[in-house]
Order: sequence, then C-alpha cells, then structure tokens
Amino acid sequence: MSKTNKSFIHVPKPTLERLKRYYTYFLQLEAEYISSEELAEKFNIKPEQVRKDFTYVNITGKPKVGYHVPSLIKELGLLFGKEVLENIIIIGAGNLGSALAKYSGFEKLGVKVVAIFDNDPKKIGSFVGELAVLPLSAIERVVKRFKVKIGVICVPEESAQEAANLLVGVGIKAIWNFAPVPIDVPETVIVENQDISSGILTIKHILDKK
Amino acid sequence: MSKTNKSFIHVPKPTLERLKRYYTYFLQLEAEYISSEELAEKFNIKPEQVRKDFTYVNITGKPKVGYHVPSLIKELGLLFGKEVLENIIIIGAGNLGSALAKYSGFEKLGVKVVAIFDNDPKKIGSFVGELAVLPLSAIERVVKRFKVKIGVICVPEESAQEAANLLVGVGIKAIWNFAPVPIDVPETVIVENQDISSGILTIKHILDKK
DNA sequence: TAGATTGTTAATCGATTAACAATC
DNA sequence: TAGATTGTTAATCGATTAACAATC
Repeated sequence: MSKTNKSFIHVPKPTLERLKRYYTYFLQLEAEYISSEELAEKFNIKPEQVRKDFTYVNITGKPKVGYHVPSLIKELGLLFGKEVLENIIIIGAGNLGSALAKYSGFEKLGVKVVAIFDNDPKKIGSFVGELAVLPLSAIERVVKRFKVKIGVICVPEESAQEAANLLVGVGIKAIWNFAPVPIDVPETVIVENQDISSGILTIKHILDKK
Repeated sequence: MSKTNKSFIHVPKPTLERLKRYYTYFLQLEAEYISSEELAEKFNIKPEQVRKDFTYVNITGKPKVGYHVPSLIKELGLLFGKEVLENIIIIGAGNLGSALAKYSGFEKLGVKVVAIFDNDPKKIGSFVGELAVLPLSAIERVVKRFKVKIGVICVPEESAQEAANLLVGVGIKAIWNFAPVPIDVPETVIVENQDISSGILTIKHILDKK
C-alpha cells in the first residue's frame, strides 16, 4: 500500500469545507470541463484558492481547458469515502429525522439509512418512507446486524445527551448531532454538530449591520 | 447614537461561528456563571480563545468567578439581532420545510415563520403546524403584508434557482438556502447556504483515515 | 493578602493571495 | 508560436495561542 496516496495527507478544515461544496456541485453539473476561474466565480472565491484546494487531491487540470469534471467527482468521491458504503441509523422520527430518512442525496455520498428509531409508542410501527419506526430497544440488534458506525441524533435538545449515551453504549463510532446542544462523549467517538438553525443568526447579524 | 457600540466592529467569521454556538448553548444553560475554562472544555477549544471571542462583544467577566450567563445571553442576543423580530417565509412544504416551520427554537432567536408555500396543488390548503400551505402566487402579498426580508429555500435542488428568482423578484433581502446547490442572485442579496447533508462527508472522511 | 480567573499584548501558526513559471 | 490556464513558491494576511499583567 503506497504512502504517496494523497488522500492521507492532512487537508485543512476550510479546504475540506470547500471541497465538500465543490463535490455536491459537481454531482449535478453537466459540463465536461470547468476552469478554476468559473468555479471560483460560482462560489465567490479566488481562482488561486480553487487551484490550491485541488493540490490536496490527486487532480491535475489542463492548461487552456480546465479540470475534467468526472475526474474531479471520482477523486473527491475517494476523499469522502464514497466507495465505502456506510449504513447509518437515525434516532428520532420527528420532522427532521423523517426528512433525513427520506433524503435522496445520501446515495451519491455513499450513505444508506438502514433504520429510524423513536421512543413514542404512537410512532413505533408507523412508516417513514420505506422504513418502519423501531423502538429504541432494537438499536443494538440493528447496529450489529448492519455494522452501523454512524448514528444521527434528531431528538429534542433535552433528550440529546440520552440519545448520545445510547449510541455510545452500543459501540457507535461517530455521531452526527442535529440537536442544537453540545453532547458529551468519550473522546474516541467522533462528533459532528449540525445545528440547522444557526445560519439564521448569520443572516440577522448581516442584515442588522447594513 | 454612539459609534463606540462594539457590535459595529468587524467580527471574524470563525469567531462569529463560535459565538453562535455559545449563544444557543447559554439559552438552555441553567448556571448563573461560567468560566472561560468550563466553556472551552465544553466546546473542545482553548480558554484563551473564549476570552478573545468575548472581546468582540460588550462583555466583561469577573476574575475568580467567570462570566455572568444572563449578561452573555443579553449581549449575544444584541449581536444577533434578537431584539429585532424578523418574519420569514419558507418555500417548499416537504419534510424539511415542514420541520423548519414547526421548529420551536426560532422564537429565542428573534425569528418567526409567517407562511409556508408550495406549488403542489395537493399540499396547498393543508396544514403544517398552525400554518396553511399557500400557493406561490401568494408570496408577493405575504412579503408586503408582513415586511418579510428573509426567504428560506426548502425545495429540491432542481427548483432551487427558480425559487431564488421568485424571492429576488418580490424584493427579499436575504435567502437561507437549504438546497445543496449554489444559487445565483444579485450581489445585493445575502445568501446563507445551509447544506444539511454536508456534515456526513466530514464524518466519512475522518472514519476513513482512522 | 493570596489565588484564581480575566483581559490584552506579542509571538506563532496556518490559510489566503500574489506573482510568475510551467505547460498544453 | 502565442495565449490561456494550471501549478507552485513566496509574501501577506488573519486567527490562534502563549505569556503575563490586571483585578476581583
């Protein structure tokens, strides 16, 4: 196994964030080639930055032509582990949990939702898309059976820590936390917080200062 | 009006992001005081950074005691324009749009959802929480009536640009875009992209490199 | 007073941008 | 070949961290 594989070098966080946005953009782009200039304009950044970003993946462009979009998709797919399908489970079958369970874009990202759980007896057994809502007691079995490493927390903030404990208890490796509170987990567990409401504060802040 | 008001000085983007997370955390915190050390531990950062962040708002702590949580909430509320209530509208009454329409945390952030729209005749007239789903033709009227400055895009990615055009057309000032594609708008319009699926790529990337 | 914690300056670190050589 | 665009190095800019004085 060659250690020259570029995907193992450290990618700075801001660069990784941009690469993610390029990636989702490329996935629905029809053009065959794109130049750093075009891409930069689309995202309101400098073309130098685009080229610098691409130095972190095994991508080379052609002078006078630009970058080959299918190659970009392939390399970025490798970077984000598209080729490894991850089964994920969702805790909380409210609106947000249901929205995620039905989200059609996961396939392109190498992710599959295999189960959704709730503790509300009225919800258990009902369907969210093609998935039946399962009781929390079934988590351990599902995690083992589908080799689930990633758990998604979509419960109200007051239950977030409890849900996290449950996930840690069954040996989950990473938590994608949609509750707008930090959760305490052992430091071996990866936590990615995704507070969907936070963007509105940025907007209000900018509107305010205008 | 005093120009010494600190909220008019420039706050670096990373600092603003952290301040948002502190703010949502404080809103549900019961303690009266918190030290930079405690807060730093909660968010896995350095206490120096917490103190530096607070220099961007009118906040002073007490040596040996820490920072007064209600004061933090008050000052951060000012920074994020909590005192100015913004009426917002949601385009798209799918799962995500509905989840946002019912989200109970907006009140604390000085935001109110006044209407939700869809172009699907089957959805128009049905209820999402207390709001009736309205046809797109009603947008202009609602925007004028409720002085709406912020529009939220919760439509599938292929309709995102169309929704953006519609919002720009009725004079919206800022767009909160939940579709995972960049949208083109005049540069006078503020766009905040909130791709809810992007966090999973970070997780996969980290899991992969382990 | 002693000790803990804040507040601020200066040093370091890391990311962005400018400049320009390489290349198709 | 000339021209456009990439790729890379060096300079700049900005954010984080260390150090320590101020203060309750």
